[in-house]
Amino acid sequence: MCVSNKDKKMVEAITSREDDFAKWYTDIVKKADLIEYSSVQGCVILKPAGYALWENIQAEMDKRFKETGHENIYMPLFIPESLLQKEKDHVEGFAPEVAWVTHGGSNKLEERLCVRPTSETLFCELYAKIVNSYRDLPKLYNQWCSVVRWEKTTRPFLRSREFLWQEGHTVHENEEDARTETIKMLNVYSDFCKEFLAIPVIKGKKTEKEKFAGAVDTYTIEALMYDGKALQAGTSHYFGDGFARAFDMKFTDRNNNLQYMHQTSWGVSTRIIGAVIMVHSDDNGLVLPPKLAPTQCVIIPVAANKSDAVLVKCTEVAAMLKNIARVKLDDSNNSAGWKFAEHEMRGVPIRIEIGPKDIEAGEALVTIRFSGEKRKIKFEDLATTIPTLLDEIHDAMYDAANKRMTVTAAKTFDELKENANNKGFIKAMWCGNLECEDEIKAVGGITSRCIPFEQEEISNTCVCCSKPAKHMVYWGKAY
RNA sequence: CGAGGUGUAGCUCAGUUGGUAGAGCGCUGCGUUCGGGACGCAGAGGCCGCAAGUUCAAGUCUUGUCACUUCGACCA
Repeated sequence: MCVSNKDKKMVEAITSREDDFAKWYTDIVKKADLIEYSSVQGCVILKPAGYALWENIQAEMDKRFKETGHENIYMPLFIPESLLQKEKDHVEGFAPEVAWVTHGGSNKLEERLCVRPTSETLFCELYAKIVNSYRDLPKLYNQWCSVVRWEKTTRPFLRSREFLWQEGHTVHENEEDARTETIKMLNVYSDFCKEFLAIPVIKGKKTEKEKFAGAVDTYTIEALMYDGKALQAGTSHYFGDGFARAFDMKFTDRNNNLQYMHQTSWGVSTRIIGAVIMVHSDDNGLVLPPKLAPTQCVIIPVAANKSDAVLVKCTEVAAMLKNIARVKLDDSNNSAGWKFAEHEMRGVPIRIEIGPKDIEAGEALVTIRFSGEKRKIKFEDLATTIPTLLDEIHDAMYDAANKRMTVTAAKTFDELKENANNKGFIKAMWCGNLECEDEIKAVGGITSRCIPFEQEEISNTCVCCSKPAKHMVYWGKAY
């Protein structure tokens, strides 16, 4: 077919989500103006639209951390090699992806410095120094920072060599307190996903194979992306006293005995922005959950050239909504149609159109990004309707994501294989042996996502080896 | 780190048998437009990834190198 320039769309549409999910994802990331690639592989520039998402996530999570008694601190970027070496599992886990500083200016360093891939070791060193007595415990510290992991293949938000995150590190008097903290923070994460990002998650424990290097237990929240693949959205670890023994973190307990501290760590990264995109967005671009959206309502003047009243009314409405929602008036010189498409691409939850006809009728045309639904709302009702509408959108987005989160039960290995390429989680019984986990990965291409807190007994034998089952596990393809 | 692919304007790309650089979008200016990605006119913009080589002549051929990218293995 011959297409003349006149027939061509002015701006290329993004790749369809169904045609090529990976390309759709990068299209969204670029065209919603979230990032720019930099000249270093795997390091992206977070542009205002992208960084604003992180700022909102950070503000809300930080509030929740403070409410649960945590304090922020900041650790150095560099870790001496000798310090990193102290905990064996930890070094082995991170060694392949550590970036090293070997020179200061033109002088070679006596000891090379690692650019932090995570800060456990620094926190351990600190806690060993500052905690002497049970009276000093617990210490509930968190830091917001970036870390570096030299990944081989990279994707914006999902896997980059430098990424922003928060890492909480706490020390406690005993195992019970530390375990309570571990689960408490996992719940902070899952509540945050549900209440702020409108993302449903599965809470559970990682298997030995999948757990964090140096942890006794790793807990996770797993979210399901639109393409049916799982993404770990946050983790919380119970360390026991393993690091404490390696770093000599002792304190005097209530009975005047020296004890090792019990420790936790937990983290969420900018990766969660990738989850927001892959859970909610569509072929018209980004769809942002209202609480996260930097702009919640965009006001678009229509046919402003025909009547001066249009801009006047738009300004008036913007002023009226200013303290109710994050509102933006787009009075740029672009056509109305261009603006509609642009703000849809950027994921703004609510669009308010105001033109001469609307002014005459005394109402604005309100369009919901998530559903495409249009409503006429009287100007005087906007202030009361918009907040309710934002809440409605949040709930509808959560419900829609929740409906997509399918879980298929597999009783036999054949059932597991048949479902391996389908969307969603597969739940199946497992004996607890690594061999079976490896076998399932090798044959089905799926990995264990977690051992959910909410257990069911699908059958009493392992789906792989038919020996007695220990747990019900959620399996799936993962990012 | 293994296998493919691609490097030309800000972006997406075209560039024939080697002959000295093009289009659309975007950008700047002026004017007309504006209820689903408007249009006219005028303009600015290039170390053809980088380095060697072949040739009278290289965006084009050869070799090397670097970067990006897709799929695997590894990972928040």
